Amino acid sequence: MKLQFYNSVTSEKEEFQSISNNEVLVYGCGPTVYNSPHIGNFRTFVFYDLLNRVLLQNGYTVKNVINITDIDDKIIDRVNNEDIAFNDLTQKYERIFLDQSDSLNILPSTFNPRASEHISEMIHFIKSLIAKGVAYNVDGNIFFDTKEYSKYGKFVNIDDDNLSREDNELGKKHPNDFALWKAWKDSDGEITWASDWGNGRPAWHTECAVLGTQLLGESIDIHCGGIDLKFPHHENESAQVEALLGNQFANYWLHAEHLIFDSEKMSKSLGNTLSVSDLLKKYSPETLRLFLLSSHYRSKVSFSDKKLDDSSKMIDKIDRFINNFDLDTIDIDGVEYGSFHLSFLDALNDDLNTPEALGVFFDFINTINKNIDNESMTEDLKIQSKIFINLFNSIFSIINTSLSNKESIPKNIQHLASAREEMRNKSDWNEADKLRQKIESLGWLIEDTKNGQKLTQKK
RNA sequence: GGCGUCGUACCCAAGUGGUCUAAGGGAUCGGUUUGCAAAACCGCUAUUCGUCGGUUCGAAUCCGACCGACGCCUCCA
Repeated sequence: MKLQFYNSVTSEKEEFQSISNNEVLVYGCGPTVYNSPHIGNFRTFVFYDLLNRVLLQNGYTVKNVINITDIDDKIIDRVNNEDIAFNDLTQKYERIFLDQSDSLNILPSTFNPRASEHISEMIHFIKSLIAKGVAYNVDGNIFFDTKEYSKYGKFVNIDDDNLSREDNELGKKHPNDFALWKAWKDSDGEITWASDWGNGRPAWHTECAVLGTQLLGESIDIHCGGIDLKFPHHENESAQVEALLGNQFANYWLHAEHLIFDSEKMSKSLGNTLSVSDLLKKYSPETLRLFLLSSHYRSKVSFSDKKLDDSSKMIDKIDRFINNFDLDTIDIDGVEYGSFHLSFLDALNDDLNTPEALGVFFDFINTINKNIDNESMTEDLKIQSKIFINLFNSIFSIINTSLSNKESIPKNIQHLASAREEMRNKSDWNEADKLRQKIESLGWLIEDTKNGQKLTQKK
């Protein structure tokens, strides 16, 4: 199956056509660095990673941006009301974001630009919009004039009369007009930059518009973000770029649905968030990642501990399956994909259908386990298994390869195990069972297989 | 008020006109195997896809109404 994505602009699945033959340009809206990201934020970031990996799997190279929003009301609030410097605050949370991305096996982006380091480009961009006649100045605030841009409303049916906006502070001409530049006010303190219109700072929608066009170009392949950014953020972002440049900014707009907690979306403003760092105390990064990938990115997902436990069990099952093989000794050079592999890839190419792909992988595991069970494993099936394990992991990236470290069983456990083996040989089941209990109480599980005892560490 | 999404087994979750008497995971119960376990394997657990109508030779899938949940229109992944 050819690669296709659900495009939020058309609300339909569309076959993916890249602008250039091999390189795909992708922009994803990144975190606002004023506190720790929560698991809902990372649902979107893991979705970016999934997209990235599927593009790579399809033979593309990817140039991608995940920006760091370090100019924002909440950041300004914290800096002016707490004893912390701007750079210390933003770089602390930027670091946490990058570290957690890394621990969830998210591949690094090509660029992670900070908004604050591209102010002059933003000023230049706004000046161009004013010159073009689609932006206007009201007391040092610059607004985009939505009535001057006929295509405004690509993501929603806009009807000014039905807007429930209570305010039109600051003197905007039309309710939908939005800020490109915000004039300095007392509460901004020292966080301000000089511009042709006086001191102030760029507004959010302009930050992303400029970072995207500067680092990737005037026309990009894919733009993604959380569903809440669809309107107004992405509407406003693309309106600016398209009004100025006259071309389509992004060909595909992909939006990830929300993580739900207690029947509401998980969000910082609702205060119902679960931080990734807290969850990592209880669950492995692989478990979190699999949880996030085990439902489709466009469906709402309720958070629950039960689901994380289920994910953890899935990983155990996959690990046990992989333990059947000595992967290093299987040579897969020049071998082609079989039908299972192709079904797996088809599922992913069909708008990143990870649940279906996961189902194919488990189907495969089941098939191979049957062969192992009735002793009809062949070299060919081993090869297919290794290929699938590699393929699966290149997308899901949840297999902990350091697991099969057979040397790391502690000496005392090994002694207890061999003592148990002795008792079993003597058919002293009572004594053997006591030793098994002892081993378990020390954190190790013991299984009797055809090839003798097998020890695994409890999780 | 306007715009939109969703409702599949005990739980989670794919499928969106015929291969669906509905994938996969978890859970339960029964079986094979095992000294006993564990793992693995086999079998059972939705003739049914929120409800009611309609279109069609044929619908979980399309259309309509209704019920329920949620999102956006304001910062938000």
